Amino acid sequence: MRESETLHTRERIPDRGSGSLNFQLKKTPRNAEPRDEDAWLSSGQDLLARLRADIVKHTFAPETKLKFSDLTERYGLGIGTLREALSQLVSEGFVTLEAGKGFRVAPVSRRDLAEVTEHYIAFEKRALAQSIAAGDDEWETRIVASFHSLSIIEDLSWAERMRRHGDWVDRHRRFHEALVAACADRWLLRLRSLMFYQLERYRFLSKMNREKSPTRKGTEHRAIMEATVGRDVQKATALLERHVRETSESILGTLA
Amino acid sequence: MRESETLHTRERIPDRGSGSLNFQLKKTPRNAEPRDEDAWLSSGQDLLARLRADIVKHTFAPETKLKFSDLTERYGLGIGTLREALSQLVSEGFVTLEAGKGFRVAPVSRRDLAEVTEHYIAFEKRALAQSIAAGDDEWETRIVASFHSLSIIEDLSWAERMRRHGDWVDRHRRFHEALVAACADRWLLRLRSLMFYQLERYRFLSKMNREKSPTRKGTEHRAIMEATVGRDVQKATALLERHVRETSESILGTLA
DNA sequence: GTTGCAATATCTTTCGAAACTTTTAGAATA
DNA sequence: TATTCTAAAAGTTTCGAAAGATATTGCAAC
Repeated sequence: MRESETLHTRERIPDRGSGSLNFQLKKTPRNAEPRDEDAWLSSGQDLLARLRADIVKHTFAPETKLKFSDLTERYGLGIGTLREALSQLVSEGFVTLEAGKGFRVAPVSRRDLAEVTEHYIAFEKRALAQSIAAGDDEWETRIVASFHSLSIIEDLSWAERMRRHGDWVDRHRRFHEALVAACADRWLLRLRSLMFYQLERYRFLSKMNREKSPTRKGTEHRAIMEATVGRDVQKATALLERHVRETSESILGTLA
Repeated sequence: MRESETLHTRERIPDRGSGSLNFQLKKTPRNAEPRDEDAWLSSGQDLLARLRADIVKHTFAPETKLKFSDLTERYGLGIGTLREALSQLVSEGFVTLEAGKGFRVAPVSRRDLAEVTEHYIAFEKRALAQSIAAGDDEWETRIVASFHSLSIIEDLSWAERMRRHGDWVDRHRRFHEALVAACADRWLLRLRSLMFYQLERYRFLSKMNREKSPTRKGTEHRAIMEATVGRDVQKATALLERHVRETSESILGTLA
């Protein structure tokens, strides 16, 4: 018998204080029903989400070199798995790859923000219009629910809001997703989603540089919500456009 | 000295008759100038292109299971490298991934084609308009050149054209790329490119099912080219839209 | 000093095998 | 025959190490 005992034992580091301790759950515990549409994937799949979140949140600043030695330590996963996730982020535009030089966080720029903003507005307006035309009761209900969930945070004091900013980001995304959820155009939703995540990165950038906070956002979201469930396409899309464009313009100021 | 000689020799299978025999070129031979913008990447990067081409060309039919045992044999590359490329194709929408079940070629459908077509038309029209507004002499020249290169094939007899269909595909893509090359919106070009490749897959589908060939395509390309270099935005975009939409509609027929 | 070259160190890329899952096949039971 | 359980087979996912590049350092020559 060989004495190379620990050759490939595949043991996970118990945790790293990263918050989500979902390691060994593969998918569904073999009995639970197929879980609608979610299809929880392998550990490599939630790595993708974690990496993207860390780039969006500026845990890794733009143009930062993403070294495997650092990443394997941070996420407790192997090189191959890391490469796989980074490759997808290249396709999504969050990461760049240069031959033999490795991966870097994609740069940010005023021009890039301007482009992303306009595309996002165009996509979301169309998706919202289609959604309003096709949405049923369930769609309406989900919008009201996600708005309420979001407003709970937006009604808090500034300090509290900052503390729960991670929650705000999630609920903000869910609210906007709920608005367009009844749109039947799968590619439109996909493209919208792509631009949404790109914008989210810029939103974080502004959150970091902005001490003051005008916070008309809560009111704006309510107005969009009301126009949408009121099936007023013109008003809803116009409000949405102004909402997004004004946000981006305020970010443009901080990018200078 | 150990006698485990062939433990990891990384030897490539000389070829496989796949046409492009670019194996050992890493990048630039260490002296040649940095080669503008191309940035020739690792073997994993042209694998991505090869895989995408094989899906577009229906070498792998829609919904085909992509088994690693087959793929490693076909491309002569390791599992990790394959996974990396497939991951990117998931982001591009060419491949689907299900937990523990592996990769499959993404399905096709009339609905998907309709969506892709409309998005592609919208992107290319805008990119073309911007391109016409900003294009310089070099841009014009490249359009004329790529059109001529394309027309050489389109003027051939049907049998000849079928034989050189691979060339046609490349030249057709280059022609359309040349048209929009002067557009400054990087994201617009990126999104356009995404949709172009998706459409290309459907174009192959029709080429396979269509024995007859109306072949008004050559004339249409010439008209688009002339309107574009003539800086007639209205005419060029209108012709382009009709060109793309009619093609897609004829494909819709074969999809039944 | 600084320029050029070689040696070293650091990092990236690729690979195949081990661990793990799903599917298939077969046997046992009703 | 149909159904359920078990075992083997087939396939996927993850990992670390070897091979290959790039960046850094050290040293000499000018």
